[in-house]
Amino acid sequence: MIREQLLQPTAVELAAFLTRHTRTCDCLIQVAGQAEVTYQGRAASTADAGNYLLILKCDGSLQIHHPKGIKPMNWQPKTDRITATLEDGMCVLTASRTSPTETVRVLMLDIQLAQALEIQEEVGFVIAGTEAQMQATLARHPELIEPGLTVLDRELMSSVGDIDLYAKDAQGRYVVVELKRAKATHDAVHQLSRYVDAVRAKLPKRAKVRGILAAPSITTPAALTLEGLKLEFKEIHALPSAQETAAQGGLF
Amino acid sequence: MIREQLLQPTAVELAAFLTRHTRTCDCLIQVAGQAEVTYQGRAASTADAGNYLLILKCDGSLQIHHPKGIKPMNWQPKTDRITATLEDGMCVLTASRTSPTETVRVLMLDIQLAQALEIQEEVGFVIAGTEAQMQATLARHPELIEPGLTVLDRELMSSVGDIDLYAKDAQGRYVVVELKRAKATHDAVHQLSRYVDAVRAKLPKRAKVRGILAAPSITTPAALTLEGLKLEFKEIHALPSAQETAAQGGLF
DNA sequence: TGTTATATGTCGGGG
DNA sequence: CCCCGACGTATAACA
Repeated sequence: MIREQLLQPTAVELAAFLTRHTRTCDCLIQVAGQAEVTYQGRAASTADAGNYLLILKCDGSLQIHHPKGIKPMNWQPKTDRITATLEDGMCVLTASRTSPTETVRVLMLDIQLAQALEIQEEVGFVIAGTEAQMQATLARHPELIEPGLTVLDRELMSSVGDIDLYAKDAQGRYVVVELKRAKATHDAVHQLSRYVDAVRAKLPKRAKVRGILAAPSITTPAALTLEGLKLEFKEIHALPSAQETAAQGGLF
Repeated sequence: MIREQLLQPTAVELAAFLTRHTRTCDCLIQVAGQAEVTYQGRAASTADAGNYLLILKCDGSLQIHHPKGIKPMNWQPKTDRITATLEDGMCVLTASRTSPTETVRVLMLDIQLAQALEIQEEVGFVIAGTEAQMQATLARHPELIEPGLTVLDRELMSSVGDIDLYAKDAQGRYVVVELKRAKATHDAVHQLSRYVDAVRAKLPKRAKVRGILAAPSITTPAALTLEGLKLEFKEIHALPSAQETAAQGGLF
């Protein structure tokens, strides 16, 4: 699994290593050591010389990690062109892409480690509790939102965006449902509000349109705004707990 | 910089290595090899046995990378508790946190490499082109938005959210400015719209209130909605290009 | 701690 | 390619 490992490579060795592997592009490459990083594109940044960990994946994505946090200090998603060159006797890695136009430049000052790992195969990964699954479940079992509800459409395109669920209630009123897999905020309320407005505008004037925000919970300010707009909230969880599943007769 | 490195460690060696380093917590730890990963928390996921790269940072954050993309396949930001244990003769890494309650569990099947790197010091990092900087620049030079504009407030709190810039134009009309560092979408238009409404509601009825969306560009549908709402768009870039800076007399 | 807003967000889907 | 919205978004600021 370790294809190649260099300890304290010289600039020339490192450049050769990087060029070789970025060409074949069949390994995950890592470089650790002192470097200086600049970025120019959607924004512009510079990082002082320090110890960083670089990761260069097969798909051409680059990330440079500092000691804290999930997010890399600098990065570049799926780069068009990655080149390793020698400048003034030092190895420089440049990762550029167009659309948007941006470049990350890494000046390798004192590299301790460079390695190529065989991490290629994509492997099965499944996730439960996404909004898409919530939507599928509710489309099959709209009674979880409210008895008597009939789903007319999913992902209905309106002029202002896609409506998660479009339905009719027991009394024939149209219902716009906005789903959130996590706690609903102000944002979700306004999203729902503008969908409801769009639907009302399209329907005959006397048609009644309800708006329901379905989420596991809602922030207090958002709940107040929701109330003010005469919209409704319905508690729905993305991941049913064991007891909920039992109570619902195993609908999920 | 390489504090310690193990090649093809046994489960016992690996568990000891992880326990030792997670306790001292002064290194960035990497583990590469075949593993199985499950997550349970805000959602639930499982990843089949495959080759992955684990990174465990000093701050207790964990990320597990697959061969593609910037984002890790699984992760855990700033974990409360990380433990390495032996289960049925295999090393298992568990990273849990509360708030939200979630756990990542890594079953180490066939580990090729474990290493501890000294990447500790935080180092200088500066970035240009953030929205905050945009706001500061425009607050000092409101004429970049429009001649005769006077800024009354920054980050003004309204009932529906914070208004980026609140100003008065040459004719004494109030102006609500919404900033976006990147292309403005529908969302920004509606945000601006509801800010303008909130301001209008607070002012005497005959007071004129304008709304300006300041961004480097805007999507076509958003521009149409904006026009329909009688709101305005002003092209403002987060990162002034060299020529723009010259044209503006070096205001930035 | 809860809520809000930003991000070089990233990523995937649909027209 | 543009547009849109979800994401286990992460992360910092602020009440």
